[in-house]
Amino acid sequence: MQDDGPRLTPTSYIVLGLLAWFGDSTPYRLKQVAATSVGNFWTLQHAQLYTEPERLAAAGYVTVQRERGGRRRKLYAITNLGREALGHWRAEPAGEVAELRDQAILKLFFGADPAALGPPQIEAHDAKLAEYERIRASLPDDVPAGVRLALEAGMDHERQQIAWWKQAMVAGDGDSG
Amino acid sequence: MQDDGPRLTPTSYIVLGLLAWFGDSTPYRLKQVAATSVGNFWTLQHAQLYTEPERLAAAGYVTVQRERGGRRRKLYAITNLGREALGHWRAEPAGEVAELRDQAILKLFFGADPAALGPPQIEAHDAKLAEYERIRASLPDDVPAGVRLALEAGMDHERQQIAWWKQAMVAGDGDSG
DNA sequence: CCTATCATGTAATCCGTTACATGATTAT
DNA sequence: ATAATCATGTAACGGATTACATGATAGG
Repeated sequence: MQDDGPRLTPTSYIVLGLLAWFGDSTPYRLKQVAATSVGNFWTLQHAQLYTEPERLAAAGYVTVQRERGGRRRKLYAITNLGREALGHWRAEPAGEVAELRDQAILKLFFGADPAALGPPQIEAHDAKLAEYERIRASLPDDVPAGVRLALEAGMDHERQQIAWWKQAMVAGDGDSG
Repeated sequence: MQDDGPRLTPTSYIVLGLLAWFGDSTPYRLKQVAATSVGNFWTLQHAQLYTEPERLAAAGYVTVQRERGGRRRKLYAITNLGREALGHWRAEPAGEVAELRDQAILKLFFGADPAALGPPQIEAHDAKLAEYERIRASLPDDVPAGVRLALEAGMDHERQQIAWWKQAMVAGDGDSG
């Protein structure tokens, strides 16, 4: 029954989840696997992948082991406590729904011109969608179902954004109807 | 050409935007107008509406004036510099597209069961959509176009989320075809 | 009058970002 | 060998969240 320490954030669960999934890892490896997986819809600063495991270690959710020779780099491993925490988080319903927090919408809200804002938005969402499509095409068959689902959620979202911006651009000028 | 001071964040522009729109305000008033407008898709902590104007004042984007009598509360007003900054921000295209950063998707990604996660998500998104619909019904005719657009962006997003989760729930168990 | 809630603000903490710094590997 | 890049980490800073605190107003 040790000190809870600071609370677990989404960042914490990403680290725990990656450690559970890919096994013991150094921060650099975490960075690599994050970049090609969860990083597609939830990016982390590389420094976080060094500091967050340290926080988790202090609270007993992971263990550290430092190499003796050479680079003396740190290898992190998830503990039973960590697995438990991950399991609980995964099983609980997500609290509130995520907010949009889209700066482009914020700009619109405060009077930006949709005809000016739209094209770069559409282009960016298109690019993101294309990237998702590439990833999906290269996904091995045995990839966990949730990974594929998350990817498809992203694709669906991008498609919706593209459609919405296209519609918003034309709705702004004519207003016929 | 004075000191730039700290950089302007979305929070800064929300404060500037509200001051430009609703005129000189106390933090509490900002809190109120934020809650019923931009707060629907970008919430702020109430403390931010006390500290952020202070930061902006230090950099010359707003001015403060303290009441002489009674509560001695602070009244903030946007300056020309502030209006200029707001105008530039509004005119520039938004940088990167906003990330999903949806904890529910994160849970899916790490193996949560969509059949368990789905219903509360759908319920929450339904509630949010209903709220948006109520707001839109009560919107005065002369409301700025961007406000209505932002609201509709939110509604469209909620509808997409609802549809996606419904589909994700059934796709998980049968997998027929 | 007392209590609850509204209004107003400051302080402490924590996390995320940015910047700095340096030890290994690889390429030329 | 030297330069460039990869790998690894720490430190400083700033902004957001949380907690604290108190003065006004309204309701009982």
